[in-house]
Amino acid sequence: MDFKGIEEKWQKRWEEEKPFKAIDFHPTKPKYYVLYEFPNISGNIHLGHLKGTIPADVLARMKRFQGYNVLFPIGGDAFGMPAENAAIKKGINPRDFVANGMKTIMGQFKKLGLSFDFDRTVATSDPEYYKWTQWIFLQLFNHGKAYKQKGFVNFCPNCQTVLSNEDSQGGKCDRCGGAVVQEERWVWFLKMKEYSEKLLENIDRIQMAENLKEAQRNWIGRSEGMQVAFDLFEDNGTKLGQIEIFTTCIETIYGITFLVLAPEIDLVDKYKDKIKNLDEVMAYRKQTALRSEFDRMSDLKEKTGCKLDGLYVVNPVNNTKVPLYLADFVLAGYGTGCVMAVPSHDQRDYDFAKAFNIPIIQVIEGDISKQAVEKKEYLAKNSKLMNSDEFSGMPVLEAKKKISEKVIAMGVGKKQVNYKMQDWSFNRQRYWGEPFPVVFCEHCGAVALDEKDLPLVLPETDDYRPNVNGDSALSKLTDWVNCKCPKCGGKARRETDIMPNWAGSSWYWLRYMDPRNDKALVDFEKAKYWGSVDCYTGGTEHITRHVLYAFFWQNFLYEIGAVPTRDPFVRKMGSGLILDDQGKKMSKSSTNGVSPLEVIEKYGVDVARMHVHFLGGYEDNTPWTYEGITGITAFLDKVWALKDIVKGDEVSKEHIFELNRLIKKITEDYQDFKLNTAISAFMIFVKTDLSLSKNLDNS
RNA sequence: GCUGGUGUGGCGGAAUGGCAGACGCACGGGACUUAAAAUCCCGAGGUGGCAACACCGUGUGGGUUCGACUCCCACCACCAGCACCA
Repeated sequence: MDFKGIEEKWQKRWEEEKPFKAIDFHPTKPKYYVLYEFPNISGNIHLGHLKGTIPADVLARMKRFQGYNVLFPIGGDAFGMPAENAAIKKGINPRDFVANGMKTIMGQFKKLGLSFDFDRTVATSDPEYYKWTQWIFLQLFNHGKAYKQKGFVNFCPNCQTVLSNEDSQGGKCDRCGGAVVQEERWVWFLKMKEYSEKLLENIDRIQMAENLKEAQRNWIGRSEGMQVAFDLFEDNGTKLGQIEIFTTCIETIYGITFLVLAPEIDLVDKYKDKIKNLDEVMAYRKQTALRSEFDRMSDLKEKTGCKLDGLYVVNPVNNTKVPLYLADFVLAGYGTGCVMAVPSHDQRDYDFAKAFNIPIIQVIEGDISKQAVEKKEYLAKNSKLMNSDEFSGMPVLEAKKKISEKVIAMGVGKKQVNYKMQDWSFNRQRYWGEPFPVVFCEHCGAVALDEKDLPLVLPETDDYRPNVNGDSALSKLTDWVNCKCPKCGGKARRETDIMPNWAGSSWYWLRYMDPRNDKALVDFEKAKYWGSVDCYTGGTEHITRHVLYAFFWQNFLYEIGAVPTRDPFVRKMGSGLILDDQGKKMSKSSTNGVSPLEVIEKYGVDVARMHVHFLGGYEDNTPWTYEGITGITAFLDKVWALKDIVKGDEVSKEHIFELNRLIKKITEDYQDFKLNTAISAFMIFVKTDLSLSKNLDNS
């Protein structure tokens, strides 16, 4: 079979006739929106794209046959490290790098026979696109959802940039894999935490694999408990104020023997003159700030800390004096940054109490001689309380409720929900990204640019390296940095950091609905017509972060009336990986790294497309192998041969029956992304069809 | 440690309460060929048997059911995500 001739013929026709063009406001056909996660513009396509794009393409093609007006767009995630690294290492202008990269990748996607509507292509680094990324930031700023604050943040010394929690999971830089340290810097934050409940609702509504949903819920980390205020005293008995703690185990409140505060807590600064061992305290603070998150994690069992001499609090339920400690196992960013320590029923507190010789009071039955009896155990057994005044002898489930009521009635506690997720740290000290549309004026402070001044174009330079002090390359361009305040006309400086790579990808599905609009990020009526993405496909690598950011921005845009829907996606499919012969993710550095282009060259694109998906299900990781590819080739040869065997007037009832059986099967399988069983159904059909045709010949 | 998932021939994998192993690869036998490749036909989970057939068989152990890869309980292994979150 002359697959090259066939591919050329059809790809040329698709180029000329544009049969995959999506029509805005189609008068008769219902809409269907299929989205493939746009590729990062770096080099060539890889097998992951072959695995990821094909089922989306198959679905888009089927929906067109079923009479839908299908939007199946593509673009490029073009800001970020690959272009910037090429600029720094090879002196290539990032604009040229991206322009070439877009051309290459789109050309290769065409070779894959993908039925994208290439007329709607966008790249996040085009000013016509990032004008609207900046516009969204402007809205966030003007609605009080963006703020700049000095704080301890994740910093990668290697990449010279601040990282969000999402980008530094496990204490490692998501970009370079190096250790991340805590550094105090000015950081832009987006108020994502505020959206926790809404994001949880988005997660409930979307159709997505359970493990992915669970990963997102864990990331948000909702936790119900109580916030309790403790009166704070100096050693001589003078009341100084209050300290609030957050706990999910109010039932253990009679077992408190100390309080632990995060080392960064501002209380230390406030009562400096009351703390007797200030030198020791400050030294401990310094020590923990220097330790990277990775170090903190590597010695989980080793508890370090430092007593705050000169201060104490009083337990409101039994009026006992409770000492205060600083320890780095308490995180400043979660809850109130202070915890009540009950060593008898929390293993961390237990370890800390042993290390610092603090007494342990047991308040729930069980054996605490070797380790704490934790909540999982005592709740399961509904053990009885002890040493807890009027609650002693009460089963813990009941006591939890009664003690909550008491604390609330005393006016020292309230119910509280906390989230692990923090606000999104939103600036990077790099060059190749969206400039912030904000200036800092000597009189007016942070001032947003006017909408009409967008886009704020990223200035040209040939020096892409960060500044020596860790500021971005933009900070070196003084002509650009120094400007006038749009409010008062006085002297002002531009923000020299850029937005993270995630910015451009947090709203791009909206732009495809109306990619050339220069009046709005998307026309409201068009957004209404295309609605939510019906099926969104792509890798699982960054899925937790990407989808949560997407939910956040779409919620915000919905609330300010910019888009008509709260949910960006109806359904999200996460593609599995193609593994190499070691069972590891296949990458360019793998010894046997295979390019889809060489498979296409040798076997033809249809064989390549089918083979990858005959290997296994869409969401499964599948090891790559050339073994079995001959079966697909042989099958397609048989299909090709059918054109000379089966003629129109030779179709029997049996043929029709088999055909309908096939259509039913593949319609279901395509919806479910089960291309392996769909291909198998085709094979069975062709085999049956051939033998039916032979019977016709014989009769 | 926590959460979610997975576990089926030599291999990739089908089957979600009803004949386990569809489909494909690799393998064995045959046809065509001087020969090979390609193609076509046949075979094939394991054990025993010339054979009909019998027994065993979906990570391990138990249970529910007329019937379990499938549902329930416990355990083991692997994969992924999170991880001192109070």
